Amino acid sequence: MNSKATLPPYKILYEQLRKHITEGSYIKGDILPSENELCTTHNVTRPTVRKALDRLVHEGYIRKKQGKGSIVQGQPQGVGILSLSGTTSAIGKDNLETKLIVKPSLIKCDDAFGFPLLDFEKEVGCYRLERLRIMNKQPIFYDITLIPNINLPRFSSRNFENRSLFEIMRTAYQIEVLGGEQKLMAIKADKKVQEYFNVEVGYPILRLDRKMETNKDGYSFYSQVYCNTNEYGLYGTF
Amino acid sequence: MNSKATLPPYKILYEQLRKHITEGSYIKGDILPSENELCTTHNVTRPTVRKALDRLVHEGYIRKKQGKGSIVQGQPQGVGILSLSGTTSAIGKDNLETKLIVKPSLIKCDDAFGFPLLDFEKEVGCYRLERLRIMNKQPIFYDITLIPNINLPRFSSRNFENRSLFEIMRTAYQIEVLGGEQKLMAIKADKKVQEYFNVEVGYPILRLDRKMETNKDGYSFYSQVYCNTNEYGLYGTF
DNA sequence: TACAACCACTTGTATATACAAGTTAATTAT
DNA sequence: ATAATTAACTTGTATATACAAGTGGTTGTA
Repeated sequence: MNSKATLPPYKILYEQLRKHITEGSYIKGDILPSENELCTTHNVTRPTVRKALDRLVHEGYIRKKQGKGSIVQGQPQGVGILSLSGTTSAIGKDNLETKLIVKPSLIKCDDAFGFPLLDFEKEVGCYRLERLRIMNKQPIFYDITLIPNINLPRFSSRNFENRSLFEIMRTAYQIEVLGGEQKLMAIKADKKVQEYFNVEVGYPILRLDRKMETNKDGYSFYSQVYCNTNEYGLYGTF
Repeated sequence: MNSKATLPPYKILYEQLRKHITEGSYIKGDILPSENELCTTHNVTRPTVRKALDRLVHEGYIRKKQGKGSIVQGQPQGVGILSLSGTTSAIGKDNLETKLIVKPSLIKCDDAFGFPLLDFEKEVGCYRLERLRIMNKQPIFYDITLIPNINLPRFSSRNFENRSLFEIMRTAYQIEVLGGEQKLMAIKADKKVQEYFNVEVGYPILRLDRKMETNKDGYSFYSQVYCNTNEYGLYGTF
C-alpha cells in the first residue's frame, strides 16, 4: 500500500519535460532534445521516450514535426471556462472581481442542475452558494454552486471573495478538479438574472450546467453558470 | 503526389473499430476483441494494435481496464462539439441529418469569423459552404464553414450530406483536426437564423466561432455554428 | 460449503531493432 | 556562383519479444 509507488520511466520523463516547459526552462519555439538524445540522457529506449512525448503533444505542450523535432508550444493556453480551469483563470484574475451574494448554506437536494446525485450526496446534503463575477463594473458571470458536504472543515466561513473556488478546493482540501461534464445552452434572461446583469428580460444569456469530477474517488461538485456574452464571448481552446 | 496514400495499418484498424462503434456493431458495454486477437485477425503486432486503441481511448470511444479488456463506451459523448470531434459524433450519427444548403464555392475574404487569416489563405481564397443539421425534423445546427483552398482534389463535388466534415477531411485528405480555438456567445436570432430554425426573431441562439487547427502545419479551417439549444443542450466533457 | 491457491487470460510497460520519410546543411558538379 | 546531390540528422511506423500486474474462473482443499 505505497501511496507513492515509483512512477514508470515514461511518466517520470513526461513529468520532467512538462515541468521544464511550465517553469520556463523551455519556452515557446524551442526545440526539445531529439528522441535519441532523450534516450541516452534518460537511459531508456525510443518507444519509452515517444510515449512521454505523445502525452505532451496530446496536452498541447509540444508539437512534433517529422524530420525536424519537437517544438515547444508553451503553456497550453486557453484552458478556459470551457475546459479545465475555473472562470477566474479563463479571463485573468486581474480584471475579474468576485462577489459572494449568497453565503454557503447546507441544503438537501435530489439533483444538481440535471446531474443526478448519488445516494450519499443526497444523504449529507450540499453547500449551496451564489456568486457574481464582475468585470469592469459589468457583471459577467452569475453562478450557483453545489458542493456535497463531505468533511470540509470551516467551509462556510471561508473567504470566497476574489478567489477561484477551484483554488480553494485545491489548496485548502487537496481536492483537484480532473475533468467533468457540461451542458451549454442559450436562454432568455429571467427576472432574477435580468436583475443581476442589469439587462432587459428576454436578453440572450449563455448557461452552463457543469459537473466537476475530482481526484477524490467518486466526489464531484456542481455549478450552474449564467454568462452575459454581449461584450466578452467565452473563449477556449480544445 | 498520391492523394490517397495507403493509410498505415494502425490507422486502418483505428478507422475500422471506430466505424464499428459509431455504426453500432459494438455498443456501450461490449468488450472489444483482446489486443492479441486483434493482432491475429489484422495481422499486425501488439504495439500497432495498441496505437489504434490508444487513439480510441483518447477520443472516448473505449475505456481500457487492465486484466479485463477494452470496454466500448459508445458515441464519445465526451468529445462533443466543444471538444475535438465534429458535431456529428457529438450527438450520434443516427438521429442527425445533415443538409448542404449552400454548396462550396471559392471566395476571397480577409478574416474568418473574427480569426485573422494568413496571407497565403487570403491569396488562395476559401471554400465556403453552409450546412443545416436536423434532428428529429427540428433544425439544431446551422453552420458556415471556411476552408482555405489548398490542394483538395474534387472538394466541391464531394458529397457532404450526412457526413461529418471532420471525417471527410480525415479520410479523403489525411487532414486531422488536432485542436483549435473557439469563442462562444448567446445571441438573438436574426432574420436568416430565425428562418432556418423556424423560431421567432429574438429567440436565444448559441453561437460558436471556431478555428480548427490541423496536422498539416499552419493549415486551419474555420466555422461559425448557430445552435438551437432549446431542446438539446450542447454536451461535452473536459 | 467456504476459502485459498492457482491458472489462463487480460492490459501495462519496456527493450532492441529496422526501415521509411521529411528536413537541413554540407558537398559536389556544373 | 549556382544548382543538384548527398549525408546526417530528425520523427513515423512496424516487428518481435519479454515480463509485470490486474481480473476472473477453476480447482483443490479444509
